Amino acid sequence: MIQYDAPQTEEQAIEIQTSFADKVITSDKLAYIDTIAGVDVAYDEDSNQVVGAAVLLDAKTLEVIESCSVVESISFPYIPGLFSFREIPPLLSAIKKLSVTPDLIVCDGHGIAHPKRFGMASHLGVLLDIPTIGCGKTKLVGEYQMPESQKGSCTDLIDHQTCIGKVLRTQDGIKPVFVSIGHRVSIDTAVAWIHKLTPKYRLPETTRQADQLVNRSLKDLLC
DNA sequence: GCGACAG
DNA sequence: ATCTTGTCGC
Repeated sequence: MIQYDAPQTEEQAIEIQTSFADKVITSDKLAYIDTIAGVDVAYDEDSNQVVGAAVLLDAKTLEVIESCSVVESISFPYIPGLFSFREIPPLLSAIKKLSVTPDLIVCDGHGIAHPKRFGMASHLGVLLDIPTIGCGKTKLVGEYQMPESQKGSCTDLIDHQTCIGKVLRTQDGIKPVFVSIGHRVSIDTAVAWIHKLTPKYRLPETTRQADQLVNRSLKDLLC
């Protein structure tokens, strides 16, 4: 795994982004997918603590096989564009606690649909050298046309005349999600997996399970 | 100057 | 992210 000293300033974080952005692989470089991990973080600003969690799902049944969570101190402020530096420390800790290395990781945030083409999913993927997909709830950059209301409809997310992701309707008449390449996954494969992971709800099952876990853990932590 | 701005 | 109950609808 790639290591670096945690940035202490915005400038240092930007340097890391710039030097790592060209390591992102935007084509399929993945083996057979047996397990998919979902990750998320919850905050308690009062105690300056964060809960990071990783849930492992069976790729075929979407059942949860394993859950791990960690508690750490908040180490970086929230700055749009540098968001990954805030969440990556607890996410790495949680993923390392899993008994197996996931074949794919779905992130709650963007991959290359980012001003520097190095969002949270790409950052995590490059550090671990594991295939990742970014699936955000709102856009960070780019322009798009709203996709048709039927589930499965999608349009391009464009930035500087380049397609950086897809706006995908995961349920009929429900607000779409923003899918982008994280690392070692093509955009078509990314969209196909998000489609498989959303049989019933707007967000991928991975994200939903990870979200529930961090919120349960945070609640337990405060009691 | 003003609006936008992943979680 | 988080503050936050009930309520309308399938």
